[in-house]
Amino acid sequence: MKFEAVTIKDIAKALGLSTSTVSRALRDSYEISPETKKLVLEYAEKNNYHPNPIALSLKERRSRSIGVIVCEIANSFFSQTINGIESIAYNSGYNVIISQSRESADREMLNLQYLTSRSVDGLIVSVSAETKDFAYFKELNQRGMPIVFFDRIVDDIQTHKVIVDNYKGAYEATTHLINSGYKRIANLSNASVLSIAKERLAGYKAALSDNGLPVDEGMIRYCLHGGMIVEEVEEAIRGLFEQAPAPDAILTSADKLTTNCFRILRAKGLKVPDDIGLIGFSNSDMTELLDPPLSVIRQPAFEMGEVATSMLLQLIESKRPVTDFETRILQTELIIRGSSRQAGRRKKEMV
Amino acid sequence: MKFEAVTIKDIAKALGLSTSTVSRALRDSYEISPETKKLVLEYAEKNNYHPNPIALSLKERRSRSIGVIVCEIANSFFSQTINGIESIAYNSGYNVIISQSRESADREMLNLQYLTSRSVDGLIVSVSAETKDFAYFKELNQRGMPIVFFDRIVDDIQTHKVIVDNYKGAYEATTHLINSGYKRIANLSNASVLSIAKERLAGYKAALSDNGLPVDEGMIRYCLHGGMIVEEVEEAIRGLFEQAPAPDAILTSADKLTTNCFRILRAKGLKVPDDIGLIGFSNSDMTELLDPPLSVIRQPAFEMGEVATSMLLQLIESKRPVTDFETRILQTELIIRGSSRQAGRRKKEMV
DNA sequence: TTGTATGCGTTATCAG
DNA sequence: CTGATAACGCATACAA
Repeated sequence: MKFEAVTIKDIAKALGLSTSTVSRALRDSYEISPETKKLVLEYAEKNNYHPNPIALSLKERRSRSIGVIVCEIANSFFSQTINGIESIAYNSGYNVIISQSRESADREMLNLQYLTSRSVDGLIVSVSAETKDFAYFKELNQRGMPIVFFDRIVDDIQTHKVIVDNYKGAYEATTHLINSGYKRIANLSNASVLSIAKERLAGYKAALSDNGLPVDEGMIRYCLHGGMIVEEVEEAIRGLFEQAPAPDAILTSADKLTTNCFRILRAKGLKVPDDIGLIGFSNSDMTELLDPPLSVIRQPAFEMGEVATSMLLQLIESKRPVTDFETRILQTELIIRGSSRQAGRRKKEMV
Repeated sequence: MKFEAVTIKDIAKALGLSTSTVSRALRDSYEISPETKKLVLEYAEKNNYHPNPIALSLKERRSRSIGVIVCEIANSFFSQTINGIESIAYNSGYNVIISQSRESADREMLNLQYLTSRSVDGLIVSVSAETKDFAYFKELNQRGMPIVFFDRIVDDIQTHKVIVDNYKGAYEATTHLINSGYKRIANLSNASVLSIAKERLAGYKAALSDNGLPVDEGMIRYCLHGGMIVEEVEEAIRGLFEQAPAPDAILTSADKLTTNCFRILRAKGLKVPDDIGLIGFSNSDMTELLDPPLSVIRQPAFEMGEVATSMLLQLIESKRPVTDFETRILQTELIIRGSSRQAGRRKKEMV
């Protein structure tokens, strides 16, 4: 016994009409008599008929659904973005198909092929850290598949993009650490190929230079999995502390990097911010409850999802090819928590 | 310019063959000559042909994809479950379509209709707190759609289910609070219609009774949105503290309930566990880092996802109708953090 | 106002 | 070994 839905054909047979008449009646076509319409509509209602979207997709070559590819949904930033995406899509009658790459290029490709062949009308993508070959994205884009990149964008693909001002976010956070009296600030960075990692790193370096502090490559560590694997963060931090002199503060450039770095510092018995400074990118709603409360750089994730979706729908629904692509840059928010007093004290101690 | 994929027809035309020959060559049929096969396969490879799953679904009435409905993916428990679901589905060549109900019955119904009409081969569902009418689920199930419920199950629908021993989880946690010296333990519960809420509430009450403590309905508050909305938790806690005597400990029966309760108690200046006891269901990976570290009841979310998916695939792939349905019950884990010493001290003080 | 025929991409069933 | 045809569910151009 397999699930069978009622089709137009069923209605037609039951009512002694042709499928086209039924089809038109259901679409409330002007060329159908009121009586027939009523008959069909009532029967359809009673047997709760729903048009088969698969058949519709096959016919219309569109599915009113959009595909989303992120590396990991169990990540505050991405799940908040997805909420933003869904809120817009839902209101526009689009369905959202979510898939995770888990930072694997293979898996990303598989999801990509699934989604495209599945006739999604467009894609919203934050690329995986492992992806080196963007040829398939490019081809897709050139062949007319609407794509919007967000967060981790691909520079040389011409399409709409949504990012935050990563440079500024990292710059401000680093500056705050410097103003709090820290002199040797390390950077835990994401995979160096990622656009966001580059931008954040640049902001970090600029802040050091602008404040007369040296940029020491030994103070910079890259975590290929963005901190998702605790061991890689441990390894990076160990490397940092093997340097002489050791860092007195750390800027973490990814969500999981921030929380896992915090976890490890705490396990080492280091108190933030008295023993060591720490600020990182994080969208977790629990950083304020940590022991001690953590200062973070927060991204407007929900809004990014909304903006990306609006852009995508615009691409999907525009008749003529779009040529003037836009990169929307939103602002991060630097949230300082409970560390100013201690940082002040620290500053005095150091004088 | 619209995205166009290469089809069997394209290949046939280009190679001067018929579509059926190409189709068979691609499926490596024995009745096609090696030369033709080679020709077709190479051409397909070069132009990176991929069969159109939409057309396949239409024909085969199956899609090799499964639908998942949860209330919220930005919830540790559910995102961990989804990871478990994907890990099994991925290995079996199934795709996963995730959708959120946001605790809205309307939205759940919409997603449900979308997924079923979209020819998902089966469903994995944790029902929304708002849903009162399960007729559509029942109908779907009776008409042969494989469904596995997990976490928030529907009792009177005959199908496979995956849950944890909620009764025992709540019982053990409550008992631990009692043994730590708390005498007036409140319960922040989820919407009372939910299976999990009922079971956890029963475990809580039983633990009180078994230890000679009275069950006071005034100490029980229901949050219809499971704590997702901070205000409802604030309201509930305010209500609790208006009682006389006020509670000296709280058992929270949902993920967001736990973290938001913690947040509010902290804002009120109440220290856990010295001023007030707190244990709750939570799968967040950050509870150990909270200020102070929080004791929690943890569910094997990933494993639940794996089990649910295995069960579903079994249903999907079994030829004959299944009649002996199974309810798999996994065990929760009570994680006690840093409170034993203080609880001990507290106990002594109270003597 | 209603019915017939066609095609979307694929495969199964016949024919050749 | 290969080709033509029908069917999956739907919408629509064309006939009547």
